Amino acid sequence: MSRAVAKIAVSAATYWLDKPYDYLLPPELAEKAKPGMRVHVPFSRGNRRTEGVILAIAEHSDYDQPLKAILQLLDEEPVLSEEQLKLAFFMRERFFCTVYDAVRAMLPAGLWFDEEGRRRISDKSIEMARLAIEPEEAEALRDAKRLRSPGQAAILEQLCAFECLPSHDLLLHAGTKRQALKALEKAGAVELYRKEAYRRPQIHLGATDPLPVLSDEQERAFTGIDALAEADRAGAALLFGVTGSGKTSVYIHLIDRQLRRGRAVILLVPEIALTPQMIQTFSSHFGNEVAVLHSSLSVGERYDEWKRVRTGKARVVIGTRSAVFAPTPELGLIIIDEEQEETYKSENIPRYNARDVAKYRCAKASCLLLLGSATPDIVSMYAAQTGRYAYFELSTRYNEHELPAVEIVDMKRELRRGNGGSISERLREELQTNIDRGEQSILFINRRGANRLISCGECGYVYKCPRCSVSLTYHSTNRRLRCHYCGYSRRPDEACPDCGGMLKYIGVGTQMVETELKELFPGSEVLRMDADTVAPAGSHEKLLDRFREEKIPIMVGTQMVTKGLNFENVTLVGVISADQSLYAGDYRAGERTFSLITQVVGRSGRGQKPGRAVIQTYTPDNETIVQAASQDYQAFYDAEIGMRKLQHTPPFSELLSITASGLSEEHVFRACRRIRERLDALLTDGSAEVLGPAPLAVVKVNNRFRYRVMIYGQANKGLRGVAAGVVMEFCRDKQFSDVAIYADNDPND
DNA sequence: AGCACGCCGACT
DNA sequence: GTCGGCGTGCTC
Repeated sequence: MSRAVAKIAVSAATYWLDKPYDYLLPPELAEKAKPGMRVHVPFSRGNRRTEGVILAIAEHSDYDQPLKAILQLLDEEPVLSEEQLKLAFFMRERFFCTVYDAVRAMLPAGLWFDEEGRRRISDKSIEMARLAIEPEEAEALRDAKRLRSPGQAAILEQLCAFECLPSHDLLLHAGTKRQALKALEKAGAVELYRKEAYRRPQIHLGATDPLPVLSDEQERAFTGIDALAEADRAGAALLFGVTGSGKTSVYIHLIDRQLRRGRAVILLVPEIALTPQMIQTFSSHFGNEVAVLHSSLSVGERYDEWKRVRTGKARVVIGTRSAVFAPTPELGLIIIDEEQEETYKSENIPRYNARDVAKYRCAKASCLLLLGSATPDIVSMYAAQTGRYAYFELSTRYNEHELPAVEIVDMKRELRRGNGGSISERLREELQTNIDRGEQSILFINRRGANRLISCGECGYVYKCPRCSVSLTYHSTNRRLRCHYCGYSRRPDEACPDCGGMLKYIGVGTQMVETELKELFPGSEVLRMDADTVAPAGSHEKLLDRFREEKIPIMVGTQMVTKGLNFENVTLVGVISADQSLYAGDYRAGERTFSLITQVVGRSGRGQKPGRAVIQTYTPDNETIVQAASQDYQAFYDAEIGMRKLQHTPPFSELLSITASGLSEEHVFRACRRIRERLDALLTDGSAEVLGPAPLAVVKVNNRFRYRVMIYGQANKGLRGVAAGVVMEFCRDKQFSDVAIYADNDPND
């Protein structure tokens, strides 16, 4: 029989048995079934009901066993296009996941099914009303009805003015009841119909703002980038713009151009909660063309935004990592803002990098990928310098303001002078100056390694997580110790459980700095912004609004105070300790530190008044810190690229990792050694270098030990194929059944 | 990864 | 008898 077989990617298949499976298409489904629709199929010996997606429909199967049949179609129409299915295959090859893992990442949560196969989120629709007769007729009818039924007259009045309205709003405006509307419908004067309603997170009302005026420099960047964007050719460009140089204005003009060409634009941002001001700006220019996609939307909201994008109703998509999958009908441009951020790489399955997905999509759609940053990824800058990416620069700060005057404070000397606190004398003076002048200050605390610990003053005992190889951190909000990796929490003892000595608090945390500040500046309010204080929904914005409106003198916070904030009255920024991120061990540590410090310093002096910054460190001579203090990206890049070349790290090689985990450290280590042996045996031409096994920075999480083998080489199809082959071979080997492994492309940790 | 099948020992 | 332990093999 023709067209009787469907090729299906099955969700129950693990990485090593993932391939298209052939299923019979029952005659009653043969007409309806199309690639991109999801199905239920029986899988494996027990025929357990499994979700799958149709990849293709074929005349016959090459499988020589009897085929099973599809049980049910789950979609009325395809939820994935042919291009998206191709993208899923690309992701399997690039990120070592199954096709279905990739599919899962592409679809919004609202499209998923519960166990009974019912859709969780129903398509919400609202009732609309419009005239079923000519407007002149309606006016006549309105005048005729004025006395006998004022309600109906009022409805007609509204409809003559507005053509169509949601019936709810209509009745509200007309000040009448539903029966009046029903009577008009019955009389054939009004038509009631249903229209899909979208649960929008925020709806833009009113007129849109005119486009921002560009400076000469911005204009040059815009013209250059736009020429590439209009060329209908795949390519990438890097926009290097110092903090406050107005990259956003350039984005706005580029987006406007694409909209005029009938194209959609995806703008990726590292963390949406941290960029409310940016979203606001885009909404004010593009109104309801803007769709916002990110994880803190409700399932319904996300689904609705996804649909608005899919139907072409919203053509400006702003969102975090997963927004790179936005189903835009006519893609014209993808912009990745702050492209060096690590959040673009997913740490969960599928372990994809949004930058790679964006590159792929742009290549397929023949459009431009624009990477924007004040501190570009070394790899991107290298691509720009070697001509693979087009390059544009914005070197003038907005309103021609000077960069903040930056001062490095040596905390070792501070300690010698008897100041054991976390605020140096210099920073204290500057804070005092700002308080006196009525200007505001932001203090940044590096969260990495800067947590508050409890330790015994006598024997040095520290609380460790029983399941992970990390110390527990103290949270004063609930007075408990907590593990940041597995969530384990406990109450601290009265005295050291080991020797009975006195327990004391060590380490710098936002809470401790807050306390210290309150002692130093009695009477001045201090606002704290960290994971604890922004936990309730919307509190992030509320805190920022308070900071702005009540002109609270000092704000202390973690990472989240470094990004996107734009406060005119902030003229001082302090980095409590610049050191922690330098010693993280991976090849990106320097880059991370430079980027972080540059971003924090950039928060200062964004208004009329000049800004200052104070950077506290125990290593004041560290090259990276000095370069960041002088905001000298070029110097940093030159030093870093030299080091990368020596160390054969990206961009001079790419890296793949194979990570093993299990309850027995011994087995995990042996498994890794075995993997290393297999790789060594397969990679004999010297094009790649294998290192390890090495434990991860945190070797034990949730009682599972983690070790890793690294492969440095050109991460092309060949090398990835070897890694994939080794993983699959290992999974089939029952000798290591208690060890789980996965491959990863350029892991973050 | 699941899950069924099958072979073996122990128990109301 | 027959319940359930886990080793083995398969997934259109």
